[in-house]
This record gives sequence, C-alpha cells and structure tokens, in this order.
Amino acid sequence: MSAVTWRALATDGEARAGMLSTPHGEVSTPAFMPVGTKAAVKAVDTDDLHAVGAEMILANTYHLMLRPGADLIADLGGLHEFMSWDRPILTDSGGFQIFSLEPEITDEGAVFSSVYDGSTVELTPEDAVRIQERLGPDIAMVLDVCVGLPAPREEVEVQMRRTLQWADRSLEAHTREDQALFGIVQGGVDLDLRAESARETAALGFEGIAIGGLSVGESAEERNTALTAAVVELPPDRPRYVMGLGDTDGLLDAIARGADMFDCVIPTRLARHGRALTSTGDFNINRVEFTDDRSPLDDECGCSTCSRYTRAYLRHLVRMGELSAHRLLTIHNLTYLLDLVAGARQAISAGEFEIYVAAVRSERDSG
RNA sequence: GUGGCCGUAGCUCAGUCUGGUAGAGCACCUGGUUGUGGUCCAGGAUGUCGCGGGUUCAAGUCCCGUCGGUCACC
Repeated sequence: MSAVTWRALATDGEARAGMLSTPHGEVSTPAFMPVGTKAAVKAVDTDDLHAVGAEMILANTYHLMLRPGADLIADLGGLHEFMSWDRPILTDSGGFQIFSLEPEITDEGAVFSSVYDGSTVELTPEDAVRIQERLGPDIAMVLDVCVGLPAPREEVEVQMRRTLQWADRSLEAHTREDQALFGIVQGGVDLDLRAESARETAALGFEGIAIGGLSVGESAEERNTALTAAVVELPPDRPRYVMGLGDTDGLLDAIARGADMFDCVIPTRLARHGRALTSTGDFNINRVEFTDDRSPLDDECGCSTCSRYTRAYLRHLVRMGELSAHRLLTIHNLTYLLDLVAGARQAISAGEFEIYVAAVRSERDSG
C-alpha cells in the first residue's frame, strides 16, 4: 500500500488535473507548495496558509537537521504537530543545498560546513532518508545532486548518475510505510541525459517523481525541452513534481507539459523585498508612482490584503520596514500563485487550458 | 565686543596644509532574485562648494571683505 497516490480527474492535451492523496489529506493538482524551509513559511502562520488556499507546504531536511534537530522534532510529535500544520508536508532532502552551499561531494555523500556555526556536517542519502523519517513529512525526497547551469555535459552526466545511485540507496534505506519517497530526475538541459535519468528513476518504482535541476540558470526554452524529454519517460499514474519552479510563465509551461506539483520561494521572497505579483504583471511597491495610489495591489485579487489595503499604505509599510509589510505582501503573492494554479485546474477540467494560458499572458502583457 | 571653529549632494561629512576633471556613506530612483540566511547584487540621478571681490593659465583649496551658525572669554 502506497502512502501517497495520485489519480487523474481530467486531462487537456498533456496537461492534467488530479488528486493527490496523502496521510494528511488530499491535494488538488496542479498544486503549488509554499516553501517553509525551517518549518515556517516566512512571515505568515498556518492560519494565513489555510486562508490563502495552500493545501501542502514544503520544509527542508538540511536546515531542520541542524536547527532544531530531527530528534527534537520527532520527540515533539513530528513536523505537523511541531508547526501546527495538519495538512500534507513535503521535505526537500538537502539536495538543493548541494547546489547552493557547494559542499564537498563524494560517492558516499556530501560534507557541509554548517551555515549556523561552521561545524562539519555529513549528509549521505541514507542520512537524508533517516532524518526525513524522523521529521515525518508525507513525502520525503531522495538526496540528489543539483548542478548549476551552464555546466559541462560530463559534469551533468556524472552528477545525474550519482543521483541515480543515491536514489537506489535511498529506497533501500526507506522504511516508513506511511511516508512516500520521491525520486529526482537530473540531467541538466541535455535531452538524452534527461530521458535516461527519467527512465532509470521511474524504473526504481518511486511513488512519485520530481524533476530537479531546473531554474538554475538555463533559458525558458531549454527548461521546457528538458522538461518534455523527462516527462514522456515517466509513468502516467504517478505525480510529477517540478522542483523550484514558480514564475507564472514557468508554471504554465510546465503544467502544459504534464507536471503536477511545484514549489518556489519566489512569492514569499519577493514579498519580503517589496515586489508584488499580479494578474497584470509584477512590480515593486516601493516605486514612487504608488505614493498616493488608492487601488489594491491587484484589482482582481480577493485576498485579505487586497480587500483591505491600498498600494499607498503597503508602500509606506515597506519603506518603513514595518514587519506587517512582509506578511501582507506574502499573503497576496501566495494568493496570486495559488489562484493561478487553481485557475489552471479549472481550465484543464473544462478542456480550456490553452485558452486560459493565453488569457493569463494577454492580461499580464497588457498591464 | 574680542578670539577660535564651522558653512561642499536631501542628511552626515571627506577633500583646503601642498591650487589641476567635485567625492564617500546613508537616503533617493530603476532593475535583478526560482527545491530561501528578511539578504545581497547591478545600474542611475543629485551640487550657484554660504555670498562678493582679488591673485593665478587654473580657486572648494591661497588672499581680502561679508553673511550665517557655534563655542570660549569679556
């Protein structure tokens, strides 16, 4: 019996709408997962997350193993109880930190210098699985090696094969039956490597498969062709998760190619930097033209920020460094992206996904 | 009243001794940020150098005067 299953509800071309079932409930797909690296989506709380329509969130193995530690979280009842979030959680394995923190990598694993105190931290694929079993998310990810692009083909190939080896070891180490383990496809923007990685990863029998190593420096076109090359090799009855992707065009492109799940720091990070995502394009609320603007961030948005506050007020909060600015903009940006994928789900079910994409882009480009 | 110090970008100031394309930090204006260190990065705009006169090829800088601020003393 699988911890996590996915079933299709509708398809439109390659795009698919479906339902992901997890130990902590169901998630409609395509789904966008806000990022809560340290067991917190920055600036908001779980009430806010429910209010903006988030059904599943993401946390991070590397950060949580260091602070406060996986054993402590396990003692306190696991991630869900620890952070008071009773819906599905997915944890990233620390693979992205292999990209962003540049640890020493061997066949055995990765050796980090802790970002908190500089101490040496080793993380093997087995460690990542064991730690995630302690943390207790609904979905755990295998430790992978995410390569920044552009990179030499040899480097991409070496790390893709290493990721496959690690995937195999991860499955071997995985014991919790109430937790799913997802494999991760690598291969950069090389179509043959992508296809091979996808085939081999799929053959290992994961309950779901992620496509990683994208949005790390390649062009949108390269990303899309790499995505297609991978997706066609994946089993149609398993969820497909594109890691780290979260700009409007990227999401629509990936959904059109059959992707089901996404996460990205864009909405939350940009919010803390004063940038608002809207149906007519994104902008920095700091701009002087908004000084006396009485309109909401987005006329079409129904979030609690847009229903109550003007651009002029939000600009003031951002400029003064008021903490509420982070929360209010984060609520709005998450609402925008979650509404975007909700619209995609609806359009797929109605057989109108292409029309939806055209409408979203047309409105954005007119604004 | 006498003496000292100060007056340069929106703000705080460097540059004056030893004349040679007017600067920095902050603030301001744009843009960037993709499996997160609330950062950071990259560009940009900004000046009657208090005012007047003099010396000089050339004055923010040297000289004279003057205005304003400030401190000390009487």
